[in-house]
Amino acid sequence: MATIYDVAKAANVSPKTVSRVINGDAPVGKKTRDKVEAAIASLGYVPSLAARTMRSNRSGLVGLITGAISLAPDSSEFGGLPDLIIVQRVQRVLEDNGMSLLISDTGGKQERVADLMRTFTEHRVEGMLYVGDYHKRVDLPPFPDGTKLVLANCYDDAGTPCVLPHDRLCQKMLVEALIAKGHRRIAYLSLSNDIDATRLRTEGYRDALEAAGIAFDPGIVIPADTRMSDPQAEVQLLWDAIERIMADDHPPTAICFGNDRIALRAYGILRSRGLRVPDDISVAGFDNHRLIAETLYPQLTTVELPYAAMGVRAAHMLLSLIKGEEAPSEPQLVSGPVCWRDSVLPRPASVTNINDIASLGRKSS
Amino acid sequence: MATIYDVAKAANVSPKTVSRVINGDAPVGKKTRDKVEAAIASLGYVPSLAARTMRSNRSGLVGLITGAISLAPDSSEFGGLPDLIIVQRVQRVLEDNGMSLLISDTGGKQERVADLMRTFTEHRVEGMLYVGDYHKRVDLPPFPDGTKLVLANCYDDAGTPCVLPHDRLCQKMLVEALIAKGHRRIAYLSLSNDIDATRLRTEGYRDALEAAGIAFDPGIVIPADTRMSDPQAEVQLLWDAIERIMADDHPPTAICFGNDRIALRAYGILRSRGLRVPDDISVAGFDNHRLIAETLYPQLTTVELPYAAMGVRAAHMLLSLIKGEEAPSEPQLVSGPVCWRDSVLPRPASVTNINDIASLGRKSS
DNA sequence: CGCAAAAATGACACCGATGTCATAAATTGC
DNA sequence: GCAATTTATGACATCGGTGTCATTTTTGCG
Repeated sequence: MATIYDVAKAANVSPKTVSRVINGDAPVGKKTRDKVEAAIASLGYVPSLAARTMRSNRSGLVGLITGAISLAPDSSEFGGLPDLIIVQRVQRVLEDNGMSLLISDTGGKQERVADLMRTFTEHRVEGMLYVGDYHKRVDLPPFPDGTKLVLANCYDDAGTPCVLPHDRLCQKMLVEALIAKGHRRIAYLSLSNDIDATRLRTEGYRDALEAAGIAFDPGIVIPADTRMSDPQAEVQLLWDAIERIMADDHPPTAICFGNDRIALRAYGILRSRGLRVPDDISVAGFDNHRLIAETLYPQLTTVELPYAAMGVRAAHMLLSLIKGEEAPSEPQLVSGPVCWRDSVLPRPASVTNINDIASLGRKSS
Repeated sequence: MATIYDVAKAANVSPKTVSRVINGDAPVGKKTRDKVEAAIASLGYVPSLAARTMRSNRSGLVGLITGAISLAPDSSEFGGLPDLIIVQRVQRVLEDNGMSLLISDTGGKQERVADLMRTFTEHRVEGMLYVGDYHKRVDLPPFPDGTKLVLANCYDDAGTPCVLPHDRLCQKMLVEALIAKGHRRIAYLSLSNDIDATRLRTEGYRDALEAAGIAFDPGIVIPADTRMSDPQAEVQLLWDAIERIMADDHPPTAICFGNDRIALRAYGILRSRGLRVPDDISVAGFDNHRLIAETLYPQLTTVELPYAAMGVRAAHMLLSLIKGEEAPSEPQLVSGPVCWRDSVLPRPASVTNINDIASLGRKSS
């Protein structure tokens, strides 16, 4: 690979002059510049960032750690994909700012994080990002002061700067939208109770009810997802939950599901029970996982979990840190829009539960 | 950041001795080694790969370019996600071999590839990978001889080493599996006709029919996907295709869909037509996109598009190239297993089309 | 025309590792 | 007990750029 000395020799100038042509730090005479540029082109010279890094102490690198493809190392996995959207966005923003992105994966083994961070340090990255596969608390290994680190989709106890989805607000907006369409009896089949998102989203659900003066009924708020990977058990759990809320004295006219995947599963279950979506029951998801939401028939109304926006925000935060600016000490909450599609039907205010609909249906037929 | 000189001073030895302790090139006296290690630990010294790179001309970096999130730059996108599985696998393999991965995204703009490759060259990557977002031909910008490059999920006319999914074999295995369960009238609602995968998979479909002595009937082989992003139009197209094959004189007992996403959409459509899956009609997908296949109710029988395996294979090929070994001149075809789930029902040999089933149903009731 | 200021260029050291070679210290053999 | 090895350590140059400062050339202007 040609070096700056080769170019200098070919153009009959000093290496420093070549450097000046490349970086434009100081004026270079036109004839000289032409000679140098010709030499660069003919040798196919590309400067070495390693050498530049040594002098300038700026590597132009940022390291990113994900925990993505975690539990099933030997198969194509779906669990961690959303966080890859964050990765993509981070990459895009960094590239626009002239930085390159190194990525590493823990493969689900938290204890590897320290090694990965060390490798990044060897590469003298100017900053690091840690991306959680879902909204959660993480325990990072100790790292030296002055390490520029931003967490995305996760947070820690040490107050490391982080970007989080605004689960509470997202869920609130979604439920508000349902209420605005006339729904007043809205069930919530949530994710597992032991994750942060469930608590936050349930708060959002209650916020929306409260704002509309609707009483909260814990009887129609049920976790319908475990974090086990057994699809059979998941189906059973969801089936039972649906059974329970539909057997209620006042069955809901709409159901919010913990995420689009559960909503997808519910479509099949509801249909097997003879309930049409959205004619008999309205359905909403969470995530705006477009692969599901746009492909389902009918298309799924949901709220966007703002992975892309989080990626952008996290990248910008890190760039600020690198520039030496102060990081916000509070988690940065990012929310996404409600995505209105076809799985929710407006209800007249008089309809308060599914039995009313059924009777309406009988009258009109 | 501490340097090897700082460590040397702290331990009262020469920098070269520190280097020996770190790399174990040459024997170092026990007492000296202890001193050095203590100094390293207390200073938190981490060697600089940039400096090492300069001497050794080995950066320990590999660059990877994807075209992933291509068409919809401002929203969370689903199109390109599968190729991220390839990226993950590549990363894992490289890391196991002591290399770090730089990633870049074209953002769908093919013309940016040249820039990205240049940036990689500046970082003195030891090799590069280009990952296609689906099986397709690509046009790469010219790059210098000796560039170590492997294509994954795509190929070019220049014969650059590449790893491709064995679409033909995968589809053949899937259809063979259906035939083995007694299906003899199998429709194929494929992807768009203008992509390579469709041609190859159709060949696989015909291979399987031929091996079983079943005549190929072009009347039940219909493209049911465009590459437009309008979900409405996609639904319409699929609806029409299903309409057509079910109106056939001999409606199929099973349908293969071009991918799991289309199968997902078809579940809804089939149900709206009063057809139960799998009781009335068997369904198979393609991709083993587990998010869909395992979540659908009933779970979807499909064949795995071996993204993970392709990632592993591509990474190993690149490592061989870097070691100076010769690359295979033929595309490396990788196939995945049939994933048997609940969407296909065995048929007795006497049942040749859906009308027979319906009559059986009447007799037994 | 002559001199100061500006522009253009080069010499040299340095960033932080490691390869080469030399030298000092410890060990072995007779 | 002394030469011959072997082991342990250090001095120095080098990788490919760039910062600093010096030097040469050009330009501007009275």
